[in-house]
Amino acid sequence: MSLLKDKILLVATDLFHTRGINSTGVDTIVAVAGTTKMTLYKYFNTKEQLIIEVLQKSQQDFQSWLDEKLSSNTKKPADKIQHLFDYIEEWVNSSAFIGVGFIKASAEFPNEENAIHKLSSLQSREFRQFISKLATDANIKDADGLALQLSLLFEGAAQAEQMKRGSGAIKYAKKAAKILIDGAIKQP
Amino acid sequence: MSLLKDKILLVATDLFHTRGINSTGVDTIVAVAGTTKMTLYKYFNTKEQLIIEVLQKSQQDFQSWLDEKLSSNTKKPADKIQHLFDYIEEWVNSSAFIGVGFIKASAEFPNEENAIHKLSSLQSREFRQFISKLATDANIKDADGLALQLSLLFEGAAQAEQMKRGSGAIKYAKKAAKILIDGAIKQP
DNA sequence: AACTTAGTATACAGAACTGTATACTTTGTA
DNA sequence: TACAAAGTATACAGTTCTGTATACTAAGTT
Repeated sequence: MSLLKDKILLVATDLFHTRGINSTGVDTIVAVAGTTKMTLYKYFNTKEQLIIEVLQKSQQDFQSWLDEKLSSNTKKPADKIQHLFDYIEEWVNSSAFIGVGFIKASAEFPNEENAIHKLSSLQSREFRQFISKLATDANIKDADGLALQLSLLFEGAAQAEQMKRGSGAIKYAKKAAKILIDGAIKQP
Repeated sequence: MSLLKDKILLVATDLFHTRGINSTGVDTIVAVAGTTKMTLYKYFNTKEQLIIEVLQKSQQDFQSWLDEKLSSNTKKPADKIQHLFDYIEEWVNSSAFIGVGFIKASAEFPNEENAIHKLSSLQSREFRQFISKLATDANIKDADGLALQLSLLFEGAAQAEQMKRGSGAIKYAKKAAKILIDGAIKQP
């Protein structure tokens, strides 16, 4: 993979989050990335394709980071869900945090037939399934139900923290998650 | 207030939600509303002003509907927070539900200096304060904390339901809300 | 030395978008 | 009947946006 392609992806990710996707033109992206439109369109057929790759890379990076944290710091599978929001908090509070791509993308592309909307929807579903697996490993009965609840807290907190940094949203989301997880574990 | 102004506001609200704000041109709005740009710009100085009035009206309508439900169906102030998510569920499941304006607007206008972003941020804060008052009336100690948690569930569920209707998000948000409220009430 | 690959520079076609200017029509009112 | 208010019809100025065409440069490879 070319250095310039990576640079374009990096710059586009940042601009999409700070200015919005539809409000960011390819001219701005290439200017900030220090290249030209010809090069951008060599790597990405359309702006839509660029948006899709930005979303995929963002989610992959987050998921990889989270997997690594969970597998290296928490050995027992049943304990992993207990620490999920610790790592989410760490991620949200890090200076690198700029928001959750699929949340914003689904707001900017609400049409369900749109390829970007479909991808956002898929990523949201996949993340929920990931949490559900953690819940299943912890012997939680209604794993899907708890996963849905935790994903609501996650998405809500990410949105709130990005709307106003230091709002304390993630701290209270973590507390709520603990209550919900403890409650789900005590079920027969 | 003119009938046409109302019609424009109604059409714009719908189009903004179904196609996105930035993706909806004023030409489309006037075409669907059955009028002309001259009339639109007679009532709204700029497109930004139209967006702002759409957001204000949407939030006002929701808040009025909710106030009415709470005051007519639940007499004791201490019980109101118990039924909050019943009405939110009713609202989300109604055919009129098309999403929460300030969530989408803050995603499309992420710049904190932007007037639309500022309004979205204010509306989110005001709704949280409204929940906090219900929590205070119910003699809950950390009313602000609970209000923040419930608002995360609300915003997460509204987002999820609008991403995919019938996802069950609101049903599980309601269950989670009940657990959090009951837990908060039992605090000394 | 000839060739390929990656990238630059620049201009531009074509569409879409916001906002305005101008002239006309309809309708209620003094 | 004269006038004012509300709205229509239409054209267009000016900008911005995506995507492409053309010609050039630089560097490594065979």
